[in-house]
Amino acid sequence: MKWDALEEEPCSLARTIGVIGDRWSLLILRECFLRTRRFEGFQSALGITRHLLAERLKKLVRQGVLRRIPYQESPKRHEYILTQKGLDLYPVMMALVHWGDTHMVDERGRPLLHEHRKCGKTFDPVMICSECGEPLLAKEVHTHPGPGARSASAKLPPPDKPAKPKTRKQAAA
Amino acid sequence: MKWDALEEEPCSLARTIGVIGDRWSLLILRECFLRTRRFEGFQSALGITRHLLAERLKKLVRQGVLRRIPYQESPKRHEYILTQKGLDLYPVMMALVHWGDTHMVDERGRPLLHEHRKCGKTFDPVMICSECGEPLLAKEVHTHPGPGARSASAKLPPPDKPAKPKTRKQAAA
DNA sequence: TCATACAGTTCTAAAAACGAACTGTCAATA
DNA sequence: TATTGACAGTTCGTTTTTAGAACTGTATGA
Repeated sequence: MKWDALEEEPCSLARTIGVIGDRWSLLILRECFLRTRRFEGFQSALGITRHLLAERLKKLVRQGVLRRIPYQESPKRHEYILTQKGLDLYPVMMALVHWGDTHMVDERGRPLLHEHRKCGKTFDPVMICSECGEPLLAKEVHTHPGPGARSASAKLPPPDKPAKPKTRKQAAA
Repeated sequence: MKWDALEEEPCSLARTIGVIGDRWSLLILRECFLRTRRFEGFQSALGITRHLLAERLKKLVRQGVLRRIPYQESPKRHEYILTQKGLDLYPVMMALVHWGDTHMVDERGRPLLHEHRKCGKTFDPVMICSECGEPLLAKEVHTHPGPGARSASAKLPPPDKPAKPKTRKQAAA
């Protein structure tokens, strides 16, 4: 698996990782969702080196996650805003935040709370099935190769049956 | 922002990235959800170097995402299985896969389809509000500092209001 | 004229990842 | 008995990325 060819993998997870799966991209995107739009804003919020920041922004623009829009002539200045493709990463961000809220909080509790304007309540994100509306559990999901499948690999089914202990007599324990 | 102190950031997203935000961890976890449990299995499925694989597995065990369980004595052999903390990453995986399915497919379509056993249908994951059940949109979510907040940073609100063009007269365009 | 804001680029050093070979235990095979 | 292979790593030299700091260039306001 090569990093410059991750997008050609017949796996949507690998392809997504090819776009946002490096050390900085998700943090840059966090800042985007926080309404940061300019180079200096990202740099000072994250402490990323200017060199890397320039590289990552270029990559995210190239991938269509951000759009680079001029906001001033002479000197030419641009700002980076989320495209729809970028906005569609919101569930990814929320899933990551929710996992951190669940498993990585210290004794003081969550760094922040989310309020849903529609209902006015503090909520957690829940992932459901688009067809029946039930919450998704790994064990209840089964996968089949789709039209874009390339081989027997590239699936993400749930973990259920234990690995068979091989033909070794010591396989007890 | 330093990589060895990401877990101390007052941001659940940063903390989560500190655990799974490197080049390989999510791919290793994909294999875990695919029921791969052993060193050689990960190695051959991913093409990761053995050195890095050993490192990453150790880290994931240390973080409580995987558990290392002996399956054979002499020579001692272990397998790596998802803990509940690891299983809880399922929504993260599904969110990433769904984004890839939406934005990174080629003309042949999705590499794989997901079937929900409960309802028997091919589905997409949808993220909803735990309180009112409505699908979550970035624009409808507002954040407040929680008890674990450390400063004015560390939030993940929706992008809505445009950046103000600063006090520069050329700010047209 | 000088300091400052902004958005980068360039350079070197340090850290991480890659690739290939090597270690050690045991089982099955010749 | 010697040999081979499975398995789960470790070691080591090379290449790639990242970090850190300084530098470039336009333009503004003092």
